[in-house]
Amino acid sequence: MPKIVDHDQYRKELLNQCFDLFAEKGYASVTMRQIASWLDVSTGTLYHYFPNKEMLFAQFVDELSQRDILQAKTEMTAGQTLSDRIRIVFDYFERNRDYFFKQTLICVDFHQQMHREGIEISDPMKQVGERIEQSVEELLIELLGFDEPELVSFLMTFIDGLMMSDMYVTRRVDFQKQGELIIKMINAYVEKHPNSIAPDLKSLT
Amino acid sequence: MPKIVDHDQYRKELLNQCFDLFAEKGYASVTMRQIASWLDVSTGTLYHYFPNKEMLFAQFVDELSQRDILQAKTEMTAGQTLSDRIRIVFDYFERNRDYFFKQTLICVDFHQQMHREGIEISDPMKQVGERIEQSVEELLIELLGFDEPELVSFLMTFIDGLMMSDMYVTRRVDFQKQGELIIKMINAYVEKHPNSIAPDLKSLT
Amino acid sequence: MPKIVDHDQYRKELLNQCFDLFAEKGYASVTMRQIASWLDVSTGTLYHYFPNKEMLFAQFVDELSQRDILQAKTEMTAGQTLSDRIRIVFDYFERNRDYFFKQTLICVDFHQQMHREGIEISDPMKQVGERIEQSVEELLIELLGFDEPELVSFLMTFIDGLMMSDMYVTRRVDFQKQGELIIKMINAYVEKHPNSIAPDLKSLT
Amino acid sequence: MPKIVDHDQYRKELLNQCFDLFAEKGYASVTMRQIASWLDVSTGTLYHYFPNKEMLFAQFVDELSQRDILQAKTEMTAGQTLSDRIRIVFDYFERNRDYFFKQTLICVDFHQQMHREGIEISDPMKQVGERIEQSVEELLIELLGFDEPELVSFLMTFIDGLMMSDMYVTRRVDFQKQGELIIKMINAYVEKHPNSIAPDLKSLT
DNA sequence: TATGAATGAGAATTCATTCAT
DNA sequence: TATGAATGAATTCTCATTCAT
Repeated sequence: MPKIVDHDQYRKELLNQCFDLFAEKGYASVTMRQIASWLDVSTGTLYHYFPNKEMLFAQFVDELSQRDILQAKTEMTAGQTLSDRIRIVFDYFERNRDYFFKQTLICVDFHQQMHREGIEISDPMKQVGERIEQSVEELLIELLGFDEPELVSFLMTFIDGLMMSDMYVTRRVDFQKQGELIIKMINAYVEKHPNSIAPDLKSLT
Repeated sequence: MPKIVDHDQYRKELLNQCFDLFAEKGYASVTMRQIASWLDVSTGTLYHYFPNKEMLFAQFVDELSQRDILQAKTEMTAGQTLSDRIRIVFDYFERNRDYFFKQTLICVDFHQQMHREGIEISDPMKQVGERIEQSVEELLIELLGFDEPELVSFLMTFIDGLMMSDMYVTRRVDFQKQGELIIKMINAYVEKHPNSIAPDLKSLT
Repeated sequence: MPKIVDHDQYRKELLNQCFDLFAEKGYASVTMRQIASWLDVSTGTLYHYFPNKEMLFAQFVDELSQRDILQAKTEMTAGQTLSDRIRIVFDYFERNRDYFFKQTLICVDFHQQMHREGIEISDPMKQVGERIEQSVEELLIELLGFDEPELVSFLMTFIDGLMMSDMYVTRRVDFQKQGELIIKMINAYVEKHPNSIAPDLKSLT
Repeated sequence: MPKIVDHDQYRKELLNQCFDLFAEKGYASVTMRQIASWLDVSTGTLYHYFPNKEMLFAQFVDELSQRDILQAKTEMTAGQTLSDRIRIVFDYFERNRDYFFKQTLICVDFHQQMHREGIEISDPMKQVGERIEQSVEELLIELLGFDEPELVSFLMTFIDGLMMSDMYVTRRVDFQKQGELIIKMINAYVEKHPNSIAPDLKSLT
């Protein structure tokens, strides 16, 4: 085992490897021993890098969200028209469909963990949660290039729905088709209601 | 404590009371003792009605889904126009927003439980999962009164997204407004693309 | 289920049916529920006839030993010569080989139960144990027709060994052959040491 | 508590200390807590060394049998004449009378554990059982110095009977006297039936 | 820094026993 | 007399965490 000089660097590497494990089993069902064995280290080492299981998970989610935002920013570049922009967003989620489904499971887990009764949510955890929410929204707005709250909310909600869709085994949502449908719907909507639309949005269509 | 006459009836009563507990803590984090104490019975009694924790949860989800379908069928009656019908659906979810959010958390938990590696999913559990998927879709089609797959998929996905929306603390999705927006979007879309629409849908607009 | 009028009669019938169950699982490993279900009665009924598990077992062993002695007395009749007599005894154990093996397992269990530390052996249980020991010895002496302690002890010990022999899967002791061997050995011994033999034994050879 | 260096070594040490506990209470009646406290370790430590109670017991019996064979081989040395050899064997069992009685109780327990219905006997357990049987027989043949099956079977069965004898409280078998009796019997038998005896046996008398 | 042995509180589950019907 | 629902202490086993090396 190569000695990692940079403590913090190694900590993050460990966290990054936890993704599939947490996604598949869920926080509460994974034991520290399983994590350690998955990472090919001893439990002692785990406790050397993380004070306890809860903080490990919190740091994991934190790290995860930071990476995600960064990744999304670099991979998605704004398109010219509204259609392009929506298409880019849907493409991105389609390409990383598996990843985002797992990420959703993790988020739900994190949410439950944070809200389980009788336990005071530690400030760091709360902040993690809020930071994620904020930055995802900001990113979407930036990508779409307009700030029409209703419409942004609509798209975000729909994307949340998409990320959940792989929970259903018998159904299979086609991200591409859904994207095209939504593009058509929004275009038709914008055409029909030109006055209820913000200027920045109108300029895109 | 009165002696219970109908074993199966009492079993279901117990299951029905578990909803909030499972929603708030999650399957893995709830202990059998907590469940027992929440239900005001002894752990022994719990094991008198359920062979183990896993089956208790499976039966709980099963019972839950059956009740949900039934409830939805009785509460939602089809409206005249498409707008009415969509409005009815969104109203229903808005009214039971809290309930459905919790239900979503439970479903995610169930999904993870069913897919945790190394464990063969018992047939009963699989069936429960599939039954839920099927009936929700059927119900929606029935309510909307048309079977345009893309559009049904769109609405289901969006509703899934809505049910997730309460996970975000800082945002607050307004179901009503989103419903009205979607109605307008669909109407605009149907008007603009009359030829790509199934007859049963067209007759509704 | 026919109502058994005679409480005590029914109690004994229940006990008699327990033989295989106790032999196979052992006292400590059998649960009251298993006993009840084996007997096709409810646990409640079990507790109607026996104050607790321990007493059920004690009564079972008691009943067992009484039946055994009775059975042995009726089935074995003294032969003419010593050879005949030994042959009769070995025949009897051979015929009921399976039964006596199980009975031995039960006796060992009973012994351990009685001697487990920290528990005062109840007088009834002690008496049961002693009664068995006494009567088996008396029976053997009666059957053999002589009271040469060393030789009786030798035969009893050997029979104990025979009863244990089915514990070994790979070996297979042939009771008949062993009987004939012992007959020859005793005869040779008696011939060679005529003076060290009690008169009643000598008269049999 | 010092950190244990040799995992396997310590495991065996733990097993060796279990003898009296298992002998006195029996497998099913001993709890893991009792074992742990008897060994002065925590239950957690117990489960660190053994996967479960059943395997602990299987490993215990395995270890026990290995030690026994080894011990017997070093303590018993073959004598000159047949009488000597038999005497040595009886002496050995007399000296360790207590030990072998307990060992017998354990073997019965093990047998019952292995044959309790509905449970597939794990291969390791089966092997343990067979190994014991084999090696005891081999040892005896080696010690006696002849391989006359009937006679070996006779002696083994008798020894089994001796080991059971301490189960009887009121009786008291004298190993020495029984040994002398058997020596005389065998000698008389060999003298009288010189032709039915294997050469290797004859050469010993 | 890394290990894994050790801990003991707590989890799931079992079981003798009681008791209302 | 017979039932089986109900109990809760006890059992097997797990797991986050600590700590000597």
